[in-house]
Amino acid sequence: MATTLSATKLCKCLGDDLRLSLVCLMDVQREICVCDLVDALDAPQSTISRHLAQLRQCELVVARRQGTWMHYRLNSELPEWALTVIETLAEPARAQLGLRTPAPVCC
Amino acid sequence: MATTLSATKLCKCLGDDLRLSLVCLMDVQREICVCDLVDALDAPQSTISRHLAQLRQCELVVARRQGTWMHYRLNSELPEWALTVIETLAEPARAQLGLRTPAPVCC
DNA sequence: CCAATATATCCGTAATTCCGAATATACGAA
DNA sequence: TTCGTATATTCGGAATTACGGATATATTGG
Repeated sequence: MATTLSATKLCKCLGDDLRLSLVCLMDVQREICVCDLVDALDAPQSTISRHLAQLRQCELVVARRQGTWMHYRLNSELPEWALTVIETLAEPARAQLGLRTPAPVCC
Repeated sequence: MATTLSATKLCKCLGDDLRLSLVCLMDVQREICVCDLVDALDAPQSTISRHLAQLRQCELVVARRQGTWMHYRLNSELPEWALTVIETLAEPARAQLGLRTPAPVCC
């Protein structure tokens, strides 16, 4: 099921406001849990979770369970080029999406 | 109509095999005309043209008419980050899409 | 003006993607 | 086991996007 990451697939993942926001938030915070993501971007929990699943499936992102919480972070083992793209997009994306760096609220 | 380029929009443009191929081809050749694009990627002309229009609309690409031919090239006045993303993706994309550098056939 | 070539646009249809309420699952505490 | 919290998945419908044949437009040459 884990198909290897292609340039197209990476772009598809990042080509959605919500997913790009998720990725950006994980880029500042090294790790962030779903509840923080849910209230940083206001969107229903199921929507956030669905997009996280998609990011996981493309292996852009990895999850770590800690009790009831799930902590997400960027997959640091992505190919160089993918990390470069994410890093390059992070700043303009934050501006575009109006993301304030969220204080670590929960967990 | 020319809305400014956002990170999301860039990714949407590049998140399609055909459009990514077009961009890659323009990245090697500095300029390339539609007929070359049509026979490099085998897809119906209307499809190529439609995707080119989309790239133009996002200002990823600019066109120059020369008689009956249209020459396309990457818009070199894109924001730094956009050019960096394209540059970074070019190589893995060529591998993924199986693009052989095309000889300048026509025009 | 007419024909030929190159490219663009239209338009109906098919495919894909997105949404969010409802529901399911996983875990910790009591 | 049962409850409560955190997160994931399902599912049907809405919205967006892609396709490509047919057609329109633009340009050059005669």
